[in-house]
Amino acid sequence: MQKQEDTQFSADDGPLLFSYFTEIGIISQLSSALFQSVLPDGLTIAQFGVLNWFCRVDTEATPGRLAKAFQVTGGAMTNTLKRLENQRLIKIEPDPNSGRKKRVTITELGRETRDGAISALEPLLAELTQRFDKQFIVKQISGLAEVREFLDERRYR
Amino acid sequence: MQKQEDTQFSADDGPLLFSYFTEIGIISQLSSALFQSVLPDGLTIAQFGVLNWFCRVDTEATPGRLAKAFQVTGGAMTNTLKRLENQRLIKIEPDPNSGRKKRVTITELGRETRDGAISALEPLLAELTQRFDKQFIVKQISGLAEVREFLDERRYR
DNA sequence: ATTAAACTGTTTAGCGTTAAACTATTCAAT
DNA sequence: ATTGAATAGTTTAACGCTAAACAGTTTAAT
Repeated sequence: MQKQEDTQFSADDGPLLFSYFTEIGIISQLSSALFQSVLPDGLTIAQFGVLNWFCRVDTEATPGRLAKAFQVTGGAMTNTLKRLENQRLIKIEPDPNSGRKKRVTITELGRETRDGAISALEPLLAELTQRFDKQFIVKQISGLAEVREFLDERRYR
Repeated sequence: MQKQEDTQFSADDGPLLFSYFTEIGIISQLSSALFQSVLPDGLTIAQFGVLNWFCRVDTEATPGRLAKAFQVTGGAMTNTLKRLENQRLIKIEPDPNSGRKKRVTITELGRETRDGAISALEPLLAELTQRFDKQFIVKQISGLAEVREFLDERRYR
């Protein structure tokens, strides 16, 4: 009876949900700042993410595919790719098979930069791994994924 | 023995932690977009947060206190307050007791705008409350808080 | 073959954020 | 009383992101 009440909607649940998303927002910000502070100069998290993708998922991609993979708009990806290209970390060429698509690949320098970034991140990752139990993280991720999926579906409706 | 191994550091935990923070980042972004889409035109989440603070925590504050409360830099808060002031939702006056401090208060229009925003958010909050068990959220928050506290302490060191 | 619709990617304007440089004021120690 | 350090707030440059408008290319339907 008490349990039932506790899990039902009340006008006071707004603050609880606010706390939840506030906590999420703060962690997002703090973790970004922390990772950023460790990454090599000039390489942002967004940029590192793309480089890392090329080393973990596929060796080539279109801007659109990357935008989808990172859940960002095309414009955001155009911006990130341009910065990576300026640093010669990726190469952007027209797709020979389609006049509107483009073909993005990582350069050798990009690969080296990514590896360097991974090394730079290692101590921090080790520290986090030591502080937080693996099961704890796994458990949290599954809960987070549930929320993310809901938000994703709710997105356009 | 297996349990022990599972909870110890391995070189493959980097990706797990990446997943964790990626999930956090995506939720932060999706939830912001969702709340933003529901809020009255011209009122951003950052701005609503400040208005709501005045209705839930205290009726007056300095920019610095607000910056601390929201874990943002002074510059960010200056920016948000300026936009709120332009819309006549808050009032910024010099502090009579100190030449460097300022006194920020919410206006009547600000209060009305906040109430309107709360109403506008209500259906969405109800939807979330219905979809996710209260205990689930509470549990997640406590886990998130743990991570947030670590990141907060780790911040400058 | 034409034409309309869908797609791929870019640009622009606007918001939030940080870090760092800069004013101005207050406090504390001498 | 002076002087030096800490505090409060602002400004600027740079980054990421979105949404919306835009241009070009491809596809499909007539």
